[in-house]
Amino acid sequence: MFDLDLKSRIPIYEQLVEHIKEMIFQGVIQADEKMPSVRQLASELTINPNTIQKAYRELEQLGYIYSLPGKGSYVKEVSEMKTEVHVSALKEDLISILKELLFLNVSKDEIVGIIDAVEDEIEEVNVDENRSE
Amino acid sequence: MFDLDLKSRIPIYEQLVEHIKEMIFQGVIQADEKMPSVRQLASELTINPNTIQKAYRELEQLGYIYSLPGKGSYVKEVSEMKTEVHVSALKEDLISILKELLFLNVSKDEIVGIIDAVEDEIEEVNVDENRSE
DNA sequence: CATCTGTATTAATTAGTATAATACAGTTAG
DNA sequence: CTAACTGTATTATACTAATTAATACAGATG
Repeated sequence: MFDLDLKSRIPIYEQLVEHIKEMIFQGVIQADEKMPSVRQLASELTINPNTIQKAYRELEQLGYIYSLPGKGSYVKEVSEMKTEVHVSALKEDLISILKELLFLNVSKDEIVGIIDAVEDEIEEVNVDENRSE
Repeated sequence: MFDLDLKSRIPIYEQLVEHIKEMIFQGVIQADEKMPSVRQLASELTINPNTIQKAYRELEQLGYIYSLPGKGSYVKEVSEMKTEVHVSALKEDLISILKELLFLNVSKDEIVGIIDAVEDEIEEVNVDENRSE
């Protein structure tokens, strides 16, 4: 489920944060769903619980999950997420990637094609969700 | 010229790499133009020459510049850059950012608008270049 | 009550970053 | 030719961040 690179220059807890964010965006984990416990995920991935906790703490600070001591950690509703900060930071990242792609002669049409593909992928997931309900 | 954050979690040499890449993409530094020498830039930024050298070495490995021992470091021609690897890596980054933006309910239209804006910005730089020739 | 949950703390290890001080060889202008 | 510039390499040191390890405490739950 998780493919972590222990030798990467990117810290494990950051890889976890990115991976879990992806799962939320993809709908793999849904709002108010209970996430694996710190110790459980730690033993699954044979990683120290402190590292998992650090990732969860960051996800909570970022506003993607919330934790109830004694109970567990849960995914937040999109409507409850503070999106403004994320969105503006993401736009900055987007712009610098676009600059580089256009500099390397990737056409606008091709980029728009990628947007369409990603949009379609998300659509499909939503359709699957509706089917299973 | 360079606005470095010495306290950032991102290493100085990585900030330098990103900054110089940006300057190349923007046309601020052009193909075959001589870059500031390792020692000169180090004293300008009051940073250790080794750190500058590390940034230059990475830029060279990435294929953005080339160095001639005894002469200096120069920006490569776009046509000489190995673009394939960069482009596919950039597309991966682009996709994960798009997933997040769409998840946070940013519309496709708005994203396309950003592409247009970046494209226009690059156009303007090119016009300026033609004027000054 | 036993066992799960999140959370916190302290210590030790390791790896990466940055500085410092040199050194060597190629280039070039005076 | 020489002085002053270039890139490049090496070694040692200091510092910081990441990770593991070993505990501990308090809330939730069957």
